[in-house]
Amino acid sequence: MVTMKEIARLANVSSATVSRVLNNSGYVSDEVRKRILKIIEETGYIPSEHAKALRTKQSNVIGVILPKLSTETASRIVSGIGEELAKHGYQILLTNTNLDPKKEIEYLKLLKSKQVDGIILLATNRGEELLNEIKKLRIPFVATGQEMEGIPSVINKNFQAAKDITNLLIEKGHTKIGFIGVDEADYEVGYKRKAGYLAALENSQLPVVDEWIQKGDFSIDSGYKMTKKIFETSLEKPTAIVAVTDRLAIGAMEYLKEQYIEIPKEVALTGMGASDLSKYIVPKLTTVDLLSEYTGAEAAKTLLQILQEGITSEKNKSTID
Amino acid sequence: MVTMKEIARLANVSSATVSRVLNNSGYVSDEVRKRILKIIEETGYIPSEHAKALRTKQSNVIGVILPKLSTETASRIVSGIGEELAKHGYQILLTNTNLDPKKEIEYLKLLKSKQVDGIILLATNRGEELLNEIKKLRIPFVATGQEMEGIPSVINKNFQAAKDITNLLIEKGHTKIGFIGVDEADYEVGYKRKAGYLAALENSQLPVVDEWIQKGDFSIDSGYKMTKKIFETSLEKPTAIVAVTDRLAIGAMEYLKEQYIEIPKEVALTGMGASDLSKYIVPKLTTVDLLSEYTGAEAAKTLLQILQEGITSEKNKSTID
DNA sequence: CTGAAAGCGCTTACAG
DNA sequence: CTGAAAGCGCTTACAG
Repeated sequence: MVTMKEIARLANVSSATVSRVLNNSGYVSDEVRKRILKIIEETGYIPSEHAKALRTKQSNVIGVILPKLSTETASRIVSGIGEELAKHGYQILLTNTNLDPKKEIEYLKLLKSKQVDGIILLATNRGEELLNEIKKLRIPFVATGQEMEGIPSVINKNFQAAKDITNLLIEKGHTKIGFIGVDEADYEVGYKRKAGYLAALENSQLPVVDEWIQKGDFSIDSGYKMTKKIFETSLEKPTAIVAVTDRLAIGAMEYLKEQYIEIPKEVALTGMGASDLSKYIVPKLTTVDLLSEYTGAEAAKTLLQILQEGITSEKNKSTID
Repeated sequence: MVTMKEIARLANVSSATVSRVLNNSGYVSDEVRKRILKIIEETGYIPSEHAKALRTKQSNVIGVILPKLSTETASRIVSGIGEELAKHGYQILLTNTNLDPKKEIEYLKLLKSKQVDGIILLATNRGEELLNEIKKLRIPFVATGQEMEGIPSVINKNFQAAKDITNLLIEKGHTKIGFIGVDEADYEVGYKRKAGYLAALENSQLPVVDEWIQKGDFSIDSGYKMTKKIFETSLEKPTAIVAVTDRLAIGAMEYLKEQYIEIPKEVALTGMGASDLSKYIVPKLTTVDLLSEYTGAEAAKTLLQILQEGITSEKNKSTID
């Protein structure tokens, strides 16, 4: 591999000078600059980022930890992160836990060892251990998906979105509204969205019926099963169902169709996430756009700002010293 | 930041010894090993990958270049790549061109400078310039999405899949079959799938009617428009449409529904890709599973093998020397 | 079993 | 305007 030293030799200068033209730092005479540039061009020399990072402590890489890539929400968030970061010359080092919480911590350490400049975690839980590890790491950090104590987090308005969509059903005259949620360990999706649903019911003094409230995982299939459970076990049936994700809602839709229950005439149905699926399915699914790309971009912006401040305060510090 | 030197000092050994316990290489007495491990634990020391990579020329990072993340195919391929690589201790450095071909070359260089151990390109074209750059790079390389000359490529059976699905329509008695493709610069999706469609027609001695053959981009909207074009401009209408992607087919479906043309009774419709969309849309879309995760995993495996062979041949070389 | 030393490929004060 | 030299944090022959 051709190195800076080699370029220097060919150009009859020191590597310091080569470094200067590469980074546009310090003075280099035009003649020398041109000579060096020409040789770089000819040799196809590409500087080593590892050597650079080792010296400068900056890698221009941001680590991203996510629970699963093959969901629309995740890929849209990552897409939003990537686009924003690319604008500022950063790349993504991607790690995927495939929903294994142990891997979150493992990847945290891995990313640290790769000396990423910062980490964005697409969190699904807010475990104590995870929190401690993050704090121990001392790396610029942003969480998204979950609000994490003492850690910059960018999250959706989950409470409000769930409340809004439930209110929408109430405005349409529904008084018997069921709910399909997920585990409340997922604070944002499990707890906050349920809280939004409950708040809407309470505001309108509607009854909360336990049999109408079920908990699935994130799969379409569990949407189906939970809906089945609601309709098979409850004496009085709800006339509307709030599902906390589009996938759950689509599962619910499957069940209702199978039972020849007309949507939305007999039972209305809402999802959350504004997935492509929701737009092209028939009947169209009522849903809230959670703006995942936007969330991703916001997370990236937040991190970039932290990075920026870090540099500034470093500078200040060294000035004060 | 705590460094190896610091650990060595605290443990009263040299950094060589610390390195040995970290890498399980060479002999270290049990007592010393334990002492060092304890100090590493206490200090939360994490070795610097940059320094390591600088010495060993190995980063355990694979660069991935893709045209767009927010399509189901892309995210499934990346997911497949990631899973396979993670098994072998590699991570993904992700770059997204957002369909800008200039960025493909830019990112190629970027990834080289980051000293990734290999690159997987999700190609959308087979441009001369791109090919040259790849060859100049001298990095283990695998292309997917397109068959690239002289470069290891893993691709779907696009010709066969398109032929099969067209034959399916023919078997059902259709003789007037339209086609919605994409630009043939995309050799695999644009050219090969069209070739498969044409081959099926030819085998059954069915007519190729130019007005029934349209070219869109990858958007749902263009599926709509091209279908509209086919039905508005042709005198005789086709009774079936082969679309080269599910999204195009869904666009076609939109148009047909709008015109109250019954699917599949009046006009049959097929897509390709077996997207989630295709399963939950009504009527269900006939489609071929192109097994994107599998393709991604295959690409990763191919690259890992090249890496493996590289190491082996290096070894052989040094043995021969 | 362990250490001293060289070197990976850069950057950056310092000196001139 | 340019170079010599130190140093970033590791690994690895070599010597003992």
